[in-house]
Amino acid sequence: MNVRTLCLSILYEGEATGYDIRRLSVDGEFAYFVEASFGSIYPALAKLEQEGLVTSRTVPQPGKPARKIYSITDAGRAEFAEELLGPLGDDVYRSPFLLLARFARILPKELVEQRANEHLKRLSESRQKLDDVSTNDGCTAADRWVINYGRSVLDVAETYLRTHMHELTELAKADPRQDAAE
Amino acid sequence: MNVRTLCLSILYEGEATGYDIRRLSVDGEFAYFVEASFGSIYPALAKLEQEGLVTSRTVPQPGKPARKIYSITDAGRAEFAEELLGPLGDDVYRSPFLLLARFARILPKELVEQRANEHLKRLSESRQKLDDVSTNDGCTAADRWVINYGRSVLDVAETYLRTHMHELTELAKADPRQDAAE
DNA sequence: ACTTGCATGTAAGTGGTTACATGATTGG
DNA sequence: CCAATCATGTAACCACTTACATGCAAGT
Repeated sequence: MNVRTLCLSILYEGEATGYDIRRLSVDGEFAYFVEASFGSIYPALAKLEQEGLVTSRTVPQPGKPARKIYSITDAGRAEFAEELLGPLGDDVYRSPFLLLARFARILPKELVEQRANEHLKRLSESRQKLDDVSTNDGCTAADRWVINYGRSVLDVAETYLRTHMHELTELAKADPRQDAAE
Repeated sequence: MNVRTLCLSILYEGEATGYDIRRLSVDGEFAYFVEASFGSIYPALAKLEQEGLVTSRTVPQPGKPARKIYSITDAGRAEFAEELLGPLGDDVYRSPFLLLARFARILPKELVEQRANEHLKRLSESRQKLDDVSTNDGCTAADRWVINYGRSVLDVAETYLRTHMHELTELAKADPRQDAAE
């Protein structure tokens, strides 16, 4: 689940540039896997090309830097498939929001309420994004399976937060002017 | 959500050694935040002590290395609280299992089935762990709120996987002897 | 006899991010 | 007029992991 594997998994489905990969990892369905920056993607692609797992062709564009379009090779496909055959890592879930929730008692009520609402908004935005992606053309049956997994999870998270937000804000510090850093 | 903040958040609730912090981050309720190794925890604690955010006392034990028990200072509490006041990072969810699911079509049916069952097992183990933690003494109302959030999410994930596992394995490659790396 | 748990810490290595460098085009 | 999008890439930096070093006690 490193940037290298991310590149391979995206190229497995079709050609792409480094820029494309970045976009897909940030807001496409690949966001479930890794979110990567340019500073890691470009070197990873260069190394994959060196190893013969991908090839590239350069398409010049007037007024813009040339697009460097990468394609996966048979060796690349084999390498990726073999990675999937090996033992799987654990799922990772990390939530700054839940850390804040845990310490609600030391925070002003207003802040907890605001952060909970922000979190709610993010949840429904993610949910919306999955809906958008599922109507795409390039979306396979397996993609939809994965997307629906995400949808179920996002939906309960949203429901839980909506129905239990009040309990959380009740735990926060009553007086808003006395902040935690006092 | 780095190791530094992890240490502060645990010490906020009471004294602990580096060893304790590691244990809590791996299987305690703090697993929602970061999972850290010794190699990052010990240096982080040393630095926090240098900065006066925590203090330590050494309790010798016969036959074992002395326990170095850390306590948070007022400056440490203030620093942690201030961090919570700032803008929150996004939740992160990364799933090697979902990557595999997405590529079910290139994998042997047996493998997909096995991995799905492993994932199911992990989900119910995590669920069990949350149940155990919630019956602890040191568990506050906010802790229970966070744990119940986790429970709802884990429950739907498990339900989804159980009821839709068949659809996923149907997408896998029929012949088990032809593996993906062919 | 071996493994696990307790308990601390360091050193080398890795895998990433952030910031920088460059620059045209389009939309608000 | 400014920001965002497209598009590539490098260099410095950082956080964290893995492996190592040490060693006793209790359970299997």
